[in-house]
Amino acid sequence: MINVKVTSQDVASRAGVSQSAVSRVFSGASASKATIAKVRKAADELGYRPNSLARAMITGKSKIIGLVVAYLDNQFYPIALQRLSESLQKQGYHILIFTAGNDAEATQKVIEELIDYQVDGIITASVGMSSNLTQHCATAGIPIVMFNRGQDGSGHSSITSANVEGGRKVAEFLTAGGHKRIAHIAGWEGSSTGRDRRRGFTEGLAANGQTPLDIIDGMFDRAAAAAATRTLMARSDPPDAIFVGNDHMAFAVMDTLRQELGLRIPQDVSVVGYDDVPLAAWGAYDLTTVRQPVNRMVEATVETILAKIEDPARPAQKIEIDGPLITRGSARIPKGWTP
Amino acid sequence: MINVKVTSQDVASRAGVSQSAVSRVFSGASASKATIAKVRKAADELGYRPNSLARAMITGKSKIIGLVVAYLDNQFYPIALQRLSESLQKQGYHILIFTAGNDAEATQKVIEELIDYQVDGIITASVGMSSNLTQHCATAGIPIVMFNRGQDGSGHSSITSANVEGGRKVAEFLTAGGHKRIAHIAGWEGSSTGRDRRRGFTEGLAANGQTPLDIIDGMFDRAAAAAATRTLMARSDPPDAIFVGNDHMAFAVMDTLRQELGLRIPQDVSVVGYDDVPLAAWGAYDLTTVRQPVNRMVEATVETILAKIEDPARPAQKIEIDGPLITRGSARIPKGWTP
DNA sequence: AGGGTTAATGCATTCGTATGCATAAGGAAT
DNA sequence: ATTCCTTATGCATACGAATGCATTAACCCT
Repeated sequence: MINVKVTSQDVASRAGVSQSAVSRVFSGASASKATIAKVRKAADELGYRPNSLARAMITGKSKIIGLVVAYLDNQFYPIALQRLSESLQKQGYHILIFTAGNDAEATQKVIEELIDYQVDGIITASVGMSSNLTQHCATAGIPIVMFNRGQDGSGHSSITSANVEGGRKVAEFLTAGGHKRIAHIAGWEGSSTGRDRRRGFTEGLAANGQTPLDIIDGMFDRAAAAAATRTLMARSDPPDAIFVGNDHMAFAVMDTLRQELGLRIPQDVSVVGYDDVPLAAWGAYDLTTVRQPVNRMVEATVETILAKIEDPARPAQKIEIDGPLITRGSARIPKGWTP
Repeated sequence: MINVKVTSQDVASRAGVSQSAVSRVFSGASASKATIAKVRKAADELGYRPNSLARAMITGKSKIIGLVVAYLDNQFYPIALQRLSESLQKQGYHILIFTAGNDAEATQKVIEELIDYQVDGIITASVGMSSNLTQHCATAGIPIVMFNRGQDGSGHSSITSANVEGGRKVAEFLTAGGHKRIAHIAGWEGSSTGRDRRRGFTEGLAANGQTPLDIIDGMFDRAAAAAATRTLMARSDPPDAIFVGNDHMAFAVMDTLRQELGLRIPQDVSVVGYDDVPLAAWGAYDLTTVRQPVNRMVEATVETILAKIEDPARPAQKIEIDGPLITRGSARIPKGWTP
C-alpha cells in the first residue's frame, strides 16, 4: 500500500501464482477463472497496474503516437489536436506532443526524439518533412501521416481537405457576386495547402474570365497578412474582394480593413477565408469561409495511421476530404446563390 | 543501414568494445577519448540512437511529463501548451498529452494511464483532482503541479495569477469609471480561479461602496455566458458594465451585446475580461482585460515540477503571479486613469 | 480404467540500456 | 624498478512484463 512500485512479481507472490500468470491476466491471454480472480484480488489490494514502458519494450509496441504541430495560435490546430487526442485515446493510444515551427532543423531534432521513444507512428500537422527525415522514419519502420499538408513523392500518407476544389469554390462565389477586382492573400507558398488553394482559385477565376488582381504570400501569419492588406488597399485600383488563405489570416485582414482603414465589410470589400474555425462563426467576424471538416479529417488520419501500424506494407494514401463553402456576412452573397 | 533496430550491442561489436562502453559514451559517463571516437564513429555508421524506453526502465526516469488539459477552445490553453512544450523540450523533457473535461471520471482514467507510463511528473491545466487521485499519485511518487487552478489542502503545488487581486483591480477600474450598475458573469464556481476572481471583485466593489448588480455563473462556457448576458440585459435596470470571468466568455458576451442586442461597447455597456489572450488585442474585440502572464506562469510551473522531481521531499508551494490590467477599448476609461 | 486431447500454468528467456564490481591498464612518484 | 593511485573497460546483473516451450492437471470418450 505504501510501497511505491508494485510489480507483477509482487502480485504473483500474494496471489500464490507465477509472474507469467499475472501477466496473462492483464494482457488478456488465457487463464482460468480461478486464477483471474486470485490475481485481480491481489492486484487490487496492492494497487498494481502494469508498467507500460516494460510492456512496450517486450512487445515492441509503445502505443504512443508522436504528434508534431507547427502552429498553435491558429485555432484550427488546437481543435484538431483535441479531436485527435480523444480519438486516439479511445483506441488505446497516447500522444507525445512536440511543437516545431517551419524550422526544418527543429523538426529533424523533434522527429528523432520521437523515434527514440519508439513511437508506433507519427502525425505531423502542417509541418514539412525533408527527404532525409523521411528516410530516417522509413528505416526505423515508423509510419507517418501528414495532417493538413501534402507532400508529393514523399511516400507518406496525407490527409487534407480538397484544397484545389475549395479555392475554385471561392472563385465561383466571388465572381458570381459580381466582384471585378479580386485579390488573394495566399497561404504560405512553401506549403501544399497554400499552393493548392491558390491554384484552384486562379483556375476558378480563369474559368470565369478573370485573373487575380494580385496575389501576395501571407505566410499564414497575421502580421504578414495585415501588411499585405495595406499593400493591396494602397493600390490605385484596390480590390473589391479578398480571398485569404486561411481564417487565421482573414481575421487580421478584417481587423486591418475595419479598424485601420475604416472600411466596411462586405460593402467596401468582401473577405473570404478558409478553415471555418469556430471563431469564424462568432459575431465579431462572421466570416464566409470554406469549411475544413475537422472531424472527418481526424477520423481519416487516425484510421490511416492505425492501419499502417497494423500492416506496415500497406501503401501510402493521399486522402482529400471535400468541404462546403459556408456563407456568412463577410462577403456579398450573389442573388439567388445556392452552392 | 537497412537494419530496422540498431542496439548498443551492434555498435559495440562494430567498434570492438563492450556494450557497457557504448552505454557510457551515450549516457555521458566517463570514457577515454579513443573509445568515445570509436563508438561515435560506429554509431554514426549504423545510425544508432539510444532507446529511450529501455533507458527509462533502468534509470526509473522517463523524462516524460504528463499534461492534462481541460479546454482547448479557449485560446489561453493552446498558448500555454506551446510555451510549456518549448520550455520542457529545452530541459530534455517530453509531453504526453491528454484532454479531459470537467469529468472527474475521465480525469481519473487519464491520470492512471499517465502513471502507467511512468511519467516523472504531471501538470494539470484547469482540471480538478479528487483526493482519491491525489493519494494515487502520492503513493506512485509522482509530483503534480496545477496550472491555473488551485486546490486548498490538496498538497499539490499550484501556479495561478493573483486572481483575487485581479478581480479587485477590475472593481476599482469600473467604479473609477463611474459605473453604477456593475454585474459579473463569473468563471465556474467549481474552480478556484472563478471563485477567487469573484471574491476579489466583490471585495473591491465593497471597498468602493458598491455591491454587484448581479452575479451569474458562466461556467467558462460561451453559450452559458451568452445566456447570462441576455438575462442581465433583460432586467429593468440592466448593468452598465460587466466583468466577465475570462476572455473566452467575454467574447461571447460582446458578440451577444453587439450583434444580438444591438448595443454599443463601451458607450452602452463596458466589458472587462480576464486572461489577455492574443485575441483580446485583435481589432474586432479590443478587450480590456487582466493579463495572466503566461510566460512567467509557465516558467514557474516548469521550475516547480522539475524541482520536485529532483527532490521529492520538497514541500508543495502555491505560487501567485501578479498581472496588470490592460486597458483597451471595451470599457470606459476613467479620466486621468493611471493603473 | 486407460489413452488421448485440451486447457492451464510455471520456467526460463527476452527486450535494450545502465551500473556496481572487479580487473586491467596507464601514469606518477619515490 | 617497485609501489600506489587513477582511469578505463568488461562482465554480469537488473529493470518489469510478455511469451515459447515444457509440464501438469483436467476432462472426455470408449
